[in-house]
Amino acid sequence: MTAARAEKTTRDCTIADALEVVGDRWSLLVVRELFYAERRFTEIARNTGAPRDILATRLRKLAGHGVITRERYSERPPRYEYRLTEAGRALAPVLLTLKRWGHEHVRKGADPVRFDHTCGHEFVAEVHCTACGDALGVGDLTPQPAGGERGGVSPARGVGHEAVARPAR
Amino acid sequence: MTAARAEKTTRDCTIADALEVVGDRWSLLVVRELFYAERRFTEIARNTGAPRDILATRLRKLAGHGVITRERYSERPPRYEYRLTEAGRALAPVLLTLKRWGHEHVRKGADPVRFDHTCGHEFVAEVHCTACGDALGVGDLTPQPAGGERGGVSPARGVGHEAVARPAR
DNA sequence: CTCAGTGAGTTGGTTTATCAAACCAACTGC
DNA sequence: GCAGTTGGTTTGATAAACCAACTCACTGAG
Repeated sequence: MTAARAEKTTRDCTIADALEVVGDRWSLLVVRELFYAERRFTEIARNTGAPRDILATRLRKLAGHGVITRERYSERPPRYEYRLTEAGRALAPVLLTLKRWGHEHVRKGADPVRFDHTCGHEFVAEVHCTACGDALGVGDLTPQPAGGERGGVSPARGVGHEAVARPAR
Repeated sequence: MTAARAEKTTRDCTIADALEVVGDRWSLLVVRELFYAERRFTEIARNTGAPRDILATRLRKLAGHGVITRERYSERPPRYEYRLTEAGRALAPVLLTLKRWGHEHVRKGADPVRFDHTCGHEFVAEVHCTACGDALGVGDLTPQPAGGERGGVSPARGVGHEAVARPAR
């Protein structure tokens, strides 16, 4: 069950690592509920729509990966409540980015849930470069082989047309 | 198959909408490959590790949702190549945010794939507020009921402890 | 021309996961 | 002391994932 991914030549990639943990149908919805400060099993089950047995499995998996904690608040009918860890809270940018994409490209109508930023306006997520602070634009990135080992993007081919990077224009 | 989600009282949410499209084990990896300008079935299968039949299914599903296009480049052995649409390209921020999380909270070692930004530094994704341009901090958000309809976060309880929002400190 | 090889899937059969509904065990209110 | 709630686990049925083998057309070597 430990999901031994890289068998032969799959791309070695931290996106795949992340998806190993939260890349199923329910996990990110569970994290969303914990963001809304829901802590109880039944509430999470209702709000996500996840079947109860699967939810139990996912909660244990997420706890195992350090995304949430299972704190026992009752002995001997062993009962737990769930909270985000630091790692779980760090998923906020992922959820907010996904929320924006879902709003703009899946649902076309009004977004039923909105957040207000401390600046007073509605919060809409935008990805910036940590180094220079600029917003990410189309073709602003060029992949680096990075290690010299395999796993990177082959520099000869690939990347350059409508991919992430746009070398010249 | 059309996944009639909201049966009773699940939270109405564009995150769930997004996950309906890309919330399975392989779809985001497929999109990642298309970002790397891979267009061929066999390459995508190899680099993601997805079984070929499932990959065929996913490619059709993603095309159906307008995330990718299937362009026929050969008649009569009908063969297609795949490209991202505008909506698919808009997933770049999601992938980059997920990549950062995977790097920082799942894998602890060096990231095998890196991107350089036009500013000259390695690109690390950071989520900002579109309105004011500031980077998102802990407790910067407060949920709004937004419609007046159901689906929002109940304002009385929830949200306020270690959730997204932090009303006071 | 034949024949091995490749690319892009499809098909068949098996394992695994998902799901809904029922069940359970302890507590809670009355 | 009994109906109701909470937080699950168990039970089968159904659907999906998975793997291996196969097809179909083409490509290049000999």
